[in-house]
Parts: sequence; C-alpha cells; structure tokens
Amino acid sequence: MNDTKKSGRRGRPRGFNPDEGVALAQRLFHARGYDAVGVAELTSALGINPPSFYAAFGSKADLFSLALDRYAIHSAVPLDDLLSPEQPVAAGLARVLEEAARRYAADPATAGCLVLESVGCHDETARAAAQVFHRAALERLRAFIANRHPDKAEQVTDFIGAVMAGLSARARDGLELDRLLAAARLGAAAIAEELST
Amino acid sequence: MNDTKKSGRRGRPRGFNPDEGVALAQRLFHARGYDAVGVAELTSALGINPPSFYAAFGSKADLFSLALDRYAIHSAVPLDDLLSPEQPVAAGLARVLEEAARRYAADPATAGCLVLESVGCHDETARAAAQVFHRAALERLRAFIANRHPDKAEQVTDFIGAVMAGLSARARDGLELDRLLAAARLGAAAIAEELST
DNA sequence: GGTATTGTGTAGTGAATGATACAAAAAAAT
DNA sequence: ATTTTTTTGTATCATTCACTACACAATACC
Repeated sequence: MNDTKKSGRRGRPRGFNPDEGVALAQRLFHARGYDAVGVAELTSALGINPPSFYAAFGSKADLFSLALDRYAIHSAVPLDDLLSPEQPVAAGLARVLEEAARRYAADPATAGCLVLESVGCHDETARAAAQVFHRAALERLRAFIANRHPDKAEQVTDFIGAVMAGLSARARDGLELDRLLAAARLGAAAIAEELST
Repeated sequence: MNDTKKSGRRGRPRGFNPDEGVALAQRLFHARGYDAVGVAELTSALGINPPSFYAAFGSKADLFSLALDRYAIHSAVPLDDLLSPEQPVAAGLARVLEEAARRYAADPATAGCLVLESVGCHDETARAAAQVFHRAALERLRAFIANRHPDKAEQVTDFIGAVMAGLSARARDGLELDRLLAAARLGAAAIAEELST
C-alpha cells in the first residue's frame, strides 16, 4: 500500500505518490481544461479522498501550478533548445512553429498547448499562473528576434504568438498533424519573408 | 411599464423587451464567455426574475443560440461582403484578416470573436451551437479559395483559420489594434505568396 | 362583470462545486 | 508500552449552479 519508500519520516506513510498525482493532473487539466476538471475527479482518479488531496497539494489551483511546472519541463515546446543563436532567426522560429504543431497534435486526448488553452480559464489564480508561462515564452521569442532584428521584434513576436495560439486552437478542434504542420510552415514562410527584407 | 407595444395579444404584457435581452446576452457572453455568465447575472442585468427569463428564452443555452444569431448578423466578420469574386483570392482573404483584426480589437470589453472563443466552452449544447457557425465560416472560406485555387484550398483554409483563431486569442489578451493589424497583414502576405506560386 | 390567457414575484428545488472537522489508523521516537 | 507525528476515511460544510412550482397580477375576449 505504501508507494513512497522514503522512510525515516514519522507518522503514517502516504498511500499514494504525489508526483504521480501531478502527472495525472497535468494530463487531466490538459485534456479538459482547469475549470472542467473537478477535485472529485482528481481524487477518484488517484484513488484517494479529499483530505489526502488537500494535505498533499494545498488546493486545486496549487496542483495546477505544479502541473504547469511539469508541463514546462516535459511537454512544452522547448524554446531554449530550439532557439540556439548559431542559426538564422527565421530558421529558429520555423523550428519552433514546426515543433509546436507536432506537440499540439501528438496526442488527441491532450491536443493544443496547456498554457495557451489555460490563459483564458475562469479561475483567477489558475489563469494568472498560466499567464506567467505565456508571457515568459513570448518574451523569450521576442528577445531571440530582437537580438538580430530589433526593429521587427515586436511585429514578428506578435505574429508568431498569434500563429501558435491558432495552431493550439485548431489542434484542439481535431486538425491532424500533417495539416497543422502545413499551416505552421506557411506561418514560418511569412516570417522568413518578413525578416529577409 | 409595458415596453412591447405589440398589443392585441391576450394576457399580461411583458415588462421587458426580449430583443434587448438577446443584445445584452450577446455582450455578456462575448465579454466573459458562456460558462462564466450565470442566469442570475443575466436576469439581474435585465431587471427580471428567473421565471420571466425561462418563459421568454427557454434556457441559458437557447438564449446563447439567439445571441450567436445576433452576433453573426451585427458583429461577426461579414465574409459574404468581403469575399466578392471580382477580386484576387489573396485580396479577399487579406480583407478578411484585416477586418477580423479590427473587429476583434474594436471593444476591449468584448475582445476576440464570440464564435471562436465559444467553440471550446464546457457546455455541450452551447459548444455545438458555436461550432455550427465556426464550421460554416471555415467552409465559406474554403469554397472561396477552392473556386480559383482548388489544390491549395485546404492548406490555405487551415492557415487562415489558425490565424483568425490566433488573432482572437491575442485580442483577448489585450493586444492593441495596430499590433493586431500588423500580425494580420503578415498572415495575409503569407497567403498572397502561397497563392502566387 | 366574468373568464381565459399570459407574465411576474416569491421562494425554493436538487445537483455540483471547492474545501474541512474530526477521529481512527499507522508509523517513528522514547 | 506510551507518546508523538502524519495520513486516512467518513461525513459533511457553505456556496453556487441552472431551473421551477405556485399563486397573484394584468391584460383581452365574451
């Protein structure tokens, strides 16, 4: 019954693994959105009762924040890897868009981007947490562009931000990978053209 | 007290105007989303009680459907006007994107597109109603493109659908008109380039 | 006036929400 | 063995949700 082998701590051991709870929460929140996933569903999926849930995670919003952290590490578009400076700016942004399309359409059960689909949720705390990641990603893109195209950084960032949000929305609509990829490449072509002039 | 001058009908006259109710519902649903607007808020904003609400509109989802109809007539991007066949395809699509940016950013209180922001709502009935309008709009665009560029209709439709969804999302984020317009024009440039080859 | 018809106001329905009080259970420390 | 600490299960809490039962009010028809 005891999953956590970390002994030495006093008191009754946990009957479940909190890290698995975060992973499960990430999947559920991504699949159906923060607002639509209830504490009752999370607890029953984990096989625990509400008091265990709140003792381990604090609140539904706190767990969402942990799920966002985990998403950023494991599932989000890895901007830091893709935006290496030894490549043309347009090439880096094209890689970002292509990778976004691939990830957004990878699993139909969790289509789109967890962050982009959460910045409009109705819970103020959860929305604010998602907006932190969203703003950080946009700033990371802007800085990458501004390094070599400072005069076009704002416009191109606005555009790629819109395209990524659109790719996420269309992925949630069920658009398949090849069509999403084609749209991403059209967006990349627009950026390449803009940055070449 | 009687706002509806349509007499001749028996029974106690209505103390409010249902058309104004639809207009108000359109604004509220657009401003905060179907899920976040409660019947209590709608009734109190109209100065009526729940029984009057349900007698006039049937249900919250039925009222949303009426609000969508009104939105399509008064506030949505007028595809039929913009996509006249006596212009290059790329020019028509550019007009659509520019008009979308203008409308999505016109009123900060109702930023974005009511339809695009409603296709992901959690109520199944309301979501289905929004998806009808969404699919109709995409099909209208696809047909316009396919008329002269049948081999590129799917790809370009997917792209402009994603860009419009992205413009709506960024508008809800608070992006101002000029920046939204610049992003729209970059998307239009990508379409023009794609259709010219 | 009398009756049928239609809308309104009061008050409340059951279901679902996120979150808890409380005591028993299970471990370590003494 | 007793105490201390931590987690667990039962049984809720208060609030909000969309929605309605019911009697009264206000009009048209006869």
